[in-house]
Parts: sequence; C-alpha cells; structure tokens
Amino acid sequence: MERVEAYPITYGVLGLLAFWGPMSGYDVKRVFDHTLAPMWGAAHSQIYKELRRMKELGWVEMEREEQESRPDRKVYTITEKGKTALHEWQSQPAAVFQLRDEMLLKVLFGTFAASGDLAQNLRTAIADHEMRLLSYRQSSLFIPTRGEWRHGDKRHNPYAVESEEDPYFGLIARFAIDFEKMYLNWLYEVLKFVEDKQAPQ
Amino acid sequence: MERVEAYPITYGVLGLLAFWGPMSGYDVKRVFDHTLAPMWGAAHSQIYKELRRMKELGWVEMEREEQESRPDRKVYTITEKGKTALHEWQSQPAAVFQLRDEMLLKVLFGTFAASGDLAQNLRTAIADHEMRLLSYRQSSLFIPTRGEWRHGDKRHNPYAVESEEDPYFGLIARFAIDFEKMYLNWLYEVLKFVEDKQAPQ
DNA sequence: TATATCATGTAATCGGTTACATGATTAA
DNA sequence: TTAATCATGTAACCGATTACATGATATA
Repeated sequence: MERVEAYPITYGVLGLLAFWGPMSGYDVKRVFDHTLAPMWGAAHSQIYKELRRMKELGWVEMEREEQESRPDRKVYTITEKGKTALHEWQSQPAAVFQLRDEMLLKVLFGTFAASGDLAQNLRTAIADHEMRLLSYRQSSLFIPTRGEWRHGDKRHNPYAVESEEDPYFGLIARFAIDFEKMYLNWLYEVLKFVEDKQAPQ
Repeated sequence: MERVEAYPITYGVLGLLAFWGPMSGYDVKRVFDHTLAPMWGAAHSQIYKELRRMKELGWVEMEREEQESRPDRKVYTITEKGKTALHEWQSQPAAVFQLRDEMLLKVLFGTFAASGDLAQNLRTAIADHEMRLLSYRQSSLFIPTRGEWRHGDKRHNPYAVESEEDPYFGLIARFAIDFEKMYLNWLYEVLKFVEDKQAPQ
C-alpha cells in the first residue's frame, strides 16, 4: 500500500458518520467499540486524528458546541465530498488483512515454556474469548437502524434512509461469532493436548 | 500494555533464533514468512530493528560475515539472557489480540457500495484466501525440525534438541487452515447474498 | 471519602510500513 | 537486453498506542 490520503480506519470512521449522522469524537468512539472493534480496533486518540484528517480533506465539517466544565464538543458531519470518497473506497479491492495474536505466538513457541505456563495462559485466553463470544451473541453487534442510537440532541441525519434495515451488520455479527467459536474450539484442543502432556494418563 | 522493553514481534524473532539457531536478518525474514506470517506479519525492516533492539538488550550476539559485492551478513545468535527472556515471556498471559481486515469493513458498510462493487471485491478476497488456504495445506507451515532448514553453512545450533519433533507448529498449521476455511465459508455466503440482491431470481 | 466512570479532548512516543540503496544472477 | 528476483541492509515517515489533562457525577 503506497502512501495515500486515507486508510481503512479513516473509512471506518467515515462510514460511521455516514450511517449514524453527526457525532463528536467521543460518540464515534462509543459506536466504534460496538461495531468496528472486532475487525479493526482503535484507541480514541486515533479516531480524533482521523476526524481532523478528514476535516483537512473536506470529507467532514466540524461544528463546535460549547459546554461548561467540559471540553467543547466538536460535532462532525459528513460532506458530499466525504460521501463520494466512501463510494470510491468501495470500488477498490481490500488491501489490508492482518491477524496479530500473541497467544498464537506463545503456542508456536510452546517448547520454550515452563511446565504449566502455557496451559495457564491458554485458560486466560479461553476466558477472554468466551467473553467476547458472549458479548457478540448478546448484542449481535447492536444490529442498528440508521440515524438512531445517538445520545444527546437528535439532529436529523441527512444521509440516512429512514428506518431501512441494514443487512450487513448482521453478516458481520455472524462472522464475529463464527470466528470466536472456531477459535475457542481450537484453544480447547490445544489446552487438552498440553494438559495430557503434563499428566500422561 | 504499558511501555516495556520488548513486544510480541520481538519474542517472535527471538523464538525463531532459539529454534533454528544463528541467522542473519535476511534468513529470519525467510523463516518468518513461512511460520509467523499468518499470526503476526512484519516487514523485513521491522525484523532488522528487532534484532538491533535485542542486541542492545543482550538477548542476542552479532557476528559480521564479510562478503564481496553484497552487504555483509550479520549473523545473530541467542544468548543465555535471551533464553531467559523467552522463558519469562512464556510465563505472562498474552496481551495482544487484533484483527485488522479491510474486507470486513467494506462488508459492514456495504450500503455505501455501488452495485457490483462489493461482489467484485468479495471475489478478490476469496481468491486471496483460497490461495492462503492452499499454501497452508501444502506446506503445513513446513512443520520443521529444530536446527534444520538454514541455508548456507550449517553451523551447530547450541539450543537445538536434535531431531526432536515439535508438535506446536502442527497445531498452528491447523489453526491457520481452520481459520481460512471458516473465513472462506463466510465470504461465499456474503457473496451469494450480495449476488441474489443484484439479480433477484 | 476516595475511587471509578463519564465526558472530551491533546501530546509524545514508538511499532510498523514505505521508500531508498546496490550489485549479482536468473528468467522472459 | 530488459526486467525480476536474490541478497542484505538503512532511513524516513506515519498509524497506533500510551500518557497527560480536567472537572463532574456516580458508586463503593
């Protein structure tokens, strides 16, 4: 990927603005954590940077809302130019695919672990992923309706097709659930193998 | 993860040195691409940096081999201190788990794609992952024996347990294959959904 | 009454990516 | 003979993470 003006995370944030309408960085982060997190994690500071970047590009407009005893809210709205950019992004093939999983590394180099250590870490990973699976199942990633689910004043979302159900969020939810199920199966198998090794029948 | 002296990729490279014995950065990169790539990708420049970092930490030693008409080979060997570090890493729970997948983002925001664009990109992704699956199956991640598979002069690997089969590489290979199968299933389903939508019966 | 969490951001740092070098072989 | 690929690295840049701020409200 040669240097370009925007990156997957940029379009992720842009997509959220397109879908849910005007939001502050803080709002974006909240929505983000319930929708994009499983496929592209980001710290809130990163989201703020993307918003600034998109403002430079003219993809969003910013309006400052003054508040007492709190930093001003900077509310961002997608522009026509932003919509075009989102559209164009969808016409290009996906470039980035990465898995970064420290647990897999520890399994790979299991030979260098003291007896018991690997099993212990596997159990921690299992607990973590069981939790993820549960949360994906419960919320099904919030399967949201456009323009809804924004706190504070409900300003109109000009890009929203009112009350149209979106099928894609459901598909992503299924992916997240399928992934966690597969991963957990694997983790349990590895754990069994490691435990059997420690205490052979 | 607060700032520490080393990161998952550091231990990844360290593990490779522990497993296969002394190597140059170039060698590490080659081994890396066939073993760690599915769980933690890295550019070669990153690997060189990790080697330099570990040298600072005293985890590896470097020996320069002069060559004509090519940059000198810098051959790195794990030290006792390095072995200890690897051991200690294995006693800590895994901290990083991340998926960064642009295709998932494009599916999530499928509403904003022009007709046909999403299907096209899905087909590209399918081709890509079919290829990955094939390569994982064929090589089974090389399921290697310690101390072997190094090009050039075969110097003795002091950390190798001669000809002992390692079971962990096989487990990781299975993970990679399971993942790709699950992912491909999902991609095909999404593609079907998108195609049906374009041309309803 | 201390400690989270809410709410809202900026700044510094660093892992990771892209770009830059350079000459020898091998392949189209 | 032109272009990949092999072989081996360094340097610059930037996405992403960690740290820094700050005051209100809710919770233990």
